Amino acid sequence: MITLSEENYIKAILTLSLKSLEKVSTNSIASEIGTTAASVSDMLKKLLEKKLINYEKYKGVSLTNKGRVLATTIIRKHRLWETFLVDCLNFDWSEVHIVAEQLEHIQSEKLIDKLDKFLEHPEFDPHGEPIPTKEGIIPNSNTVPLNKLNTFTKGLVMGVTLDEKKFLHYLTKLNISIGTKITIEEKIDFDNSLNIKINDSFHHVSSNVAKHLLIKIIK
Amino acid sequence: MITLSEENYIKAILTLSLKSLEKVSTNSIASEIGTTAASVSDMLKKLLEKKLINYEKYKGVSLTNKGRVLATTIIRKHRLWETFLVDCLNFDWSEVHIVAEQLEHIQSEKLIDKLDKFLEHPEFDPHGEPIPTKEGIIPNSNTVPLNKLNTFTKGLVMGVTLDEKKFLHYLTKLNISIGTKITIEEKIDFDNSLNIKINDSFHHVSSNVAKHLLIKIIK
DNA sequence: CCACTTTTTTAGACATATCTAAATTTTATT
DNA sequence: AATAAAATTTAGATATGTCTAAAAAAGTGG
Repeated sequence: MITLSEENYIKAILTLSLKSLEKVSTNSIASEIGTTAASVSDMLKKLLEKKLINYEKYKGVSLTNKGRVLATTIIRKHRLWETFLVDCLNFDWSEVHIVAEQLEHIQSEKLIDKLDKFLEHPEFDPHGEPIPTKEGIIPNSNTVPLNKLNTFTKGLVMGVTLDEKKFLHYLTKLNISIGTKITIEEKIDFDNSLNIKINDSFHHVSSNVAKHLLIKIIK
Repeated sequence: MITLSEENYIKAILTLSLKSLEKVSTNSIASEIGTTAASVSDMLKKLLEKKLINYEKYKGVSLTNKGRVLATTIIRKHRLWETFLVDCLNFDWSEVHIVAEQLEHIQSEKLIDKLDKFLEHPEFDPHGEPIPTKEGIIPNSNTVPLNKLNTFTKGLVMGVTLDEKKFLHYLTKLNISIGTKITIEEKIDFDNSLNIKINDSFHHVSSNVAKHLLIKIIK
């Protein structure tokens, strides 16, 4: 049996693994989960025991295939539930995260298969993130973070990589949602902030906002 | 904060309270939940602390108003989720219980309000049981268990009071579902079993089956 | 009303998951 | 290479929820 807590750790390790090619550190897991390094160390032993991770003391962590499949399944569940909450129950995209964090732990393969079918096999969740397949593959969405774009490049917002209420509210205020057209007008070297055009009106955004917006370049 | 375990105890206490007017005993809770009397004793102290129950050592348990509202909320959630699983996801009524037992613990009032609306405010769950209101009232379904009916009385199956896979499968085999018409043909004194007519075909059922079928009498 | 049975509670353990503080290992710096 | 700094692990505590076995209270029948 895999506990709720173990699932959260495995999910965090996958999230961190996708951000870089290096092994995941104890501290990074602690800050991702919001706990202490000591607790992480304890848990890593259990996850090793269950063959969900590769782990050597002081040497960092990676997921085994078993762990990777489990983690993508949890992300699949999370994103399918978010889709259900927004598309069927008319939740706002900024409020679904906390509820989906609970729903992603419901244990029933049949439930997820049937939910997927009910939603007509969606490819992307309400934040534009791809929904992993039943087989554990995370489709590549072929996008670039806004802060990596060159001046005068145009693109469409395809997704966000931060699922936080304040952030999503701010985007709504800026009139940014999935599909919004954005042009880079100016890059400010000093703090890496950007002047951008959103649907013909001009705005200034920080680099911290830009790096969490996934853009598909258009000509 | 109320834990998952506490919710299960509170729910069990309501279920038992509805079966008789007496205070609920430690042993009955233990057998309802599938644990030991010792564990129940431990938990009762915590529930008392949280003012969810009235409890005096060796004297049995009843719910406070706070506890009763919590318990009916959980049952409301359970029955709404069962309705969703059967009506939207095409689950069989015999398999929804285990999944709903998990879903009933999801914490979000908004979620339940929206689910209720999405399902168009259903009054009964797939087993024919009434869905408690948001205010914590369990509507009376105005039915009688089959074993209390007199010979030659006719009625419609309005619900079942046992949510167990084997039982529900047996009912399906007998062609009994919500709305099925049943006539009492003969009551056998020896073991309180019954000969009944189900949609024009004759069957024999034990008293144990009969007592879990809720019937609305028709002329 | 007294012994016997049943029910309930307490005592003492154990497993999970967390924490702080201390110890250890790795890494970076001079 | 030695030492300082940072990262990681271990040790020891705490809280929850469970268990078995033993003690205590309540109920029951002669």
